[in-house]
Amino acid sequence: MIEHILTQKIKESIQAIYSLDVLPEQIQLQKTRKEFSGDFTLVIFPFVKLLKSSPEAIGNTLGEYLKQNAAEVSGFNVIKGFLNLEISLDYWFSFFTAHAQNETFGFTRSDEAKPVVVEYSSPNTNKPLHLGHIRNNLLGFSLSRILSANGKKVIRVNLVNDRGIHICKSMLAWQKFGNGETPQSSGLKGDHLVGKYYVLFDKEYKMQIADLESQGMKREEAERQAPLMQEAQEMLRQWELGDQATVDLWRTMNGWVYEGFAATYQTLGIEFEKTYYESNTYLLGKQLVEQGLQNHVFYQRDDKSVWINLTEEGLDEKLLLRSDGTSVYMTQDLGTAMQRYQEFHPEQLVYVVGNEQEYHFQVLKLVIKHLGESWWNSIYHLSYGMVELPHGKMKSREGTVVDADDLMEEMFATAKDRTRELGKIQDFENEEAEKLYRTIGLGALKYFILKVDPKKNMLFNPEESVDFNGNTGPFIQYTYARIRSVLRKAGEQPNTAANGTTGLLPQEKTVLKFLHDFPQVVQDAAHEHNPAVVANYAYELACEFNRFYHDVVILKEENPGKRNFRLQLSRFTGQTLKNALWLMGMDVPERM
RNA sequence: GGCUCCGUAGCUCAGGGGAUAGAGCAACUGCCUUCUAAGCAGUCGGUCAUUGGUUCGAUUCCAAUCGGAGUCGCCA
Repeated sequence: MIEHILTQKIKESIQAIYSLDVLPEQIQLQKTRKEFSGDFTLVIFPFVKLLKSSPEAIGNTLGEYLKQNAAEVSGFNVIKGFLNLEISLDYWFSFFTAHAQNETFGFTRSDEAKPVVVEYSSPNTNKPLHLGHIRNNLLGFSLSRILSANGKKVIRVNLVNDRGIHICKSMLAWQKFGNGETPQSSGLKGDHLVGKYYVLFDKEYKMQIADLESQGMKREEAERQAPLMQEAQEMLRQWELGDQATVDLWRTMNGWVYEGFAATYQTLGIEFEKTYYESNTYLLGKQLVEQGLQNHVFYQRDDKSVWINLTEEGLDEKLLLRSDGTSVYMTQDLGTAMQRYQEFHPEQLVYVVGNEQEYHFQVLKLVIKHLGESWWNSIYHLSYGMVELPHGKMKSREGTVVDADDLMEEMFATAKDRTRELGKIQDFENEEAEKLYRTIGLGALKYFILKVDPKKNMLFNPEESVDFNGNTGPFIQYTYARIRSVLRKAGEQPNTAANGTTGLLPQEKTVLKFLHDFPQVVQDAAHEHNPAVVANYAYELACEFNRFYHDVVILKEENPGKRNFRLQLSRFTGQTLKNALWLMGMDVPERM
């Protein structure tokens, strides 16, 4: 990595010229801004006091010394307090030769013993997936790929929330109003069918509440007393008792939902190594709570509920077990975390979960810490913001959600319309064309969501967000398709990077420098757990390539060495774009 | 009220101690008989919420204030 080499050489130079030892952190090296000439820039200001000289003098002295003594530095200029260093063509060419043919450029492999577990998606089985889940799924999937590109062994897991009162609501509504409707009889996707009854439950329930209120009952009381709620709670009790009919109904309806989810995941291109079901795990954790009680890490109140006191850590007292002895969310998560730790002994346990649960994960980590587990800090909550609609939040009960399946279909339809308008693929077979619409439609959706910093809330405008020009997925895919087109027209290329060129055009050099950055970008994305880092990089690389493509001839270049170099540079860029998009779970088309 | 996150162009978002703060969209103007115009080039658009502080240097770090979101003992 040239930055490290330069930092080291600058350090040595200052030592040699001024007999001063500087820390690597004091050496502020950055990419030279576009409007100046040079490749990397050293900020001189921090040394002015130390070296008791003017910024210009230091810059010139240091620059001259580096030019003489560092093989990588071929030139320099000083502007105000900035020393702009020019890196030798030899360095750029050797980088090019070393990596231009590498199909896994930017990715590192290692045989690390400890895996990383990434939990994401984690849906409820009472309604279909929506836009919020899409952000979760895309982040989790992309992060998994980013981590694996950094040599981690990643285990992607899903924890399905398949039990509880909300599941019983759909079941009850189906039982009462469903007339035996099935996905087959209705033609509805299983998750949508179940979701329909969840909404129906809520509608009927609200009517019952209104009735009771009109009879003079208080709101809260009415919510508890409404017959539907009473029945749902009874159903939950029956489920926990293992009542055959209830469990059978639960199995049937969940089965419908799983079929629906499987279809959605497949369309979205999402996968897991392992799926856990809360119905199997919800009792885990009680034992841990018991253990904590015995060790006096937790305490019990008079009503038998179990608590932990986290006031010393600046948090509150937190409930770990209800007074009736049943487990809460925290109890269960404690259990599943322990289970996962024992199963995989991971170096990190990543949870891709919305930011409304930040407090929950803070507490979870501390509880595990208090239990004396050394791995408490390997829990990492990738917290992401909500997806908002122009008119506010999504509410599944109020029907203001953007359904995942519908959204993807719309993306495919838009991709189809746009592609047809442009009329470039009239020779495509039907199947080929459909595949392209999916690639582009999903590309647009995935890029749109992943380019935003996960921690920020984002706005999704169904009318405007579906763009295919500018800073979008299809723009990057288009750049790739252009590259493939040139390479096809060039025919089979000799696989030598030897190029015989003696210089680099500015456009060529800019592209090459961007390519050089990619491995660092992959590392940064993993370090920050942030796919947006990759998205922004891919966009910039595509921009730079398009400028090169526009300004510089490739196929018609007469000098065979230059022509070959440009072809190789294009191929290299294409491969890097493909790799970057892969990290985001996006495909690339050969033509579009 | 306590805690956490956010506030950058009309809109959606990058940047994150260093040089004149960047993209896309929207509006307007050029460029296809030449490698894909889903492109390229340009015009227009900014008190980086406000006020203090730290620093040679702050949009960036710290504090306060104002706005927005989330969350805070028996929902998951």
